[in-house]
Amino acid sequence: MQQITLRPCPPFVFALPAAVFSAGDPYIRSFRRGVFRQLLDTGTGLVLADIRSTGTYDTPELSLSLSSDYGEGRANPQTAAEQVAAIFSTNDDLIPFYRAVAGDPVLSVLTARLRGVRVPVTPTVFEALTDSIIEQQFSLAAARSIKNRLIRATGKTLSLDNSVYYCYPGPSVLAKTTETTFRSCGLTIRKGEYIRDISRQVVAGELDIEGFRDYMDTEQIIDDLVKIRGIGRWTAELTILRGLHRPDAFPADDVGIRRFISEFYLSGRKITAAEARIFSERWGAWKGFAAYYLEVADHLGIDPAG
DNA sequence: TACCAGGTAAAAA
DNA sequence: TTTTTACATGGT
Repeated sequence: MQQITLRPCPPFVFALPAAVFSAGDPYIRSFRRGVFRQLLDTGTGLVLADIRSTGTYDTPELSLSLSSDYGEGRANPQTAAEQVAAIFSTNDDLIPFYRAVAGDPVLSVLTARLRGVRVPVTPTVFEALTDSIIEQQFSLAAARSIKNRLIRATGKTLSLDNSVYYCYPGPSVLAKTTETTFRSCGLTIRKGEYIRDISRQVVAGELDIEGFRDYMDTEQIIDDLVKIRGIGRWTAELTILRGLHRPDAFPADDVGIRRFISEFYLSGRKITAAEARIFSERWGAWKGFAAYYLEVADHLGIDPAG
C-alpha cells in the first residue's frame, strides 16, 4: 500500500463527477462512501487505486491509496498517479473557460452551479476510441452494459481482499480477441472488427493513437482518425474530447448534444448537426467543455432559467 | 410488446 | 452519386 497526494488546480469538485461516472459494476469502477475505486494498468503492473478528497473546494487535495499484489516497486505508483490525474483532469485551469462563457445566458448559470466540474478523461486515447466505437448508435445504458461485459471478458484482473477487479483491456489483448468473444459481449460483428483491426494496427506499430497528443491542430487529428475504418466524425470528435482532452472538440452530430442545445436555448426546437456546429461557435475554443456542462446539467435536471 | 436510442460502412438505387 | 439498410441491447 502506497499513499500519494495530488493537488488539483482549484476550483475542484470530486464527488459529483465521481458519482456521475461510476460504472455500474463495482469491480470495474465504483464510488462508495466518498471513495472512488478503479484498477489501473501502469504498464509494469496493475494497481488498485482508492481515491478520496481530503481537501476543500479552493484548496483541493486528492489522496490516493495504491494497492498491488506485485512486489513493492514493480508497478510504478507515479504512473498510476498520472492516470488518476488524467481521469479527474486535475491540472485543468477552468477559469479561462468560465471567463469565455460569462456572457452566455445558460452557461453563466451552469458554470456557477457546476463550478469545478471537469470533463472526465480516459487514461489512454485508445480507451476513449474503443469506448466511442461501442457507444455508436446505442443508448448510453446499452453501451455501458456492453463495455462492462467486454472489460470482464478481456481485461486484466487483480485479486485483493477476496475480490477480483478488472481493468480496461489494451490493444495487445483486443488484437487477439475473437469475433465470438466480442459478439458474446453484445457488440456487433462489425464493431468487433473495428476494434480488433485498430488494435492490430496499434500492436503492429502501423498506427500511433497515443501520438495524436502531439498534433497541434484538432482538425488534422479528425482528418487522420476518420480514415480508419469504423471511425466517423462523431467518433473522432468524442475521442479527442475524452481521450485527448481538447476543449474545442465538439461532436455536433451527437443527438444528445443537439437535444441539450434545443432544450436549453431554443425552447425545444430541433436542430440539425450542421446547425449545432454553427451554434457551437459562440463558445469558441471551449465548445467541447460547454457541451459537457450542458450534458451534466441535463443529467442532474438543473434548470438554468430557474 | 413494440419501438427507439450519443453512427457507420456497405449495399442498393 | 445519393439513399437505404443492417446492426444489437436496455429502457420505457
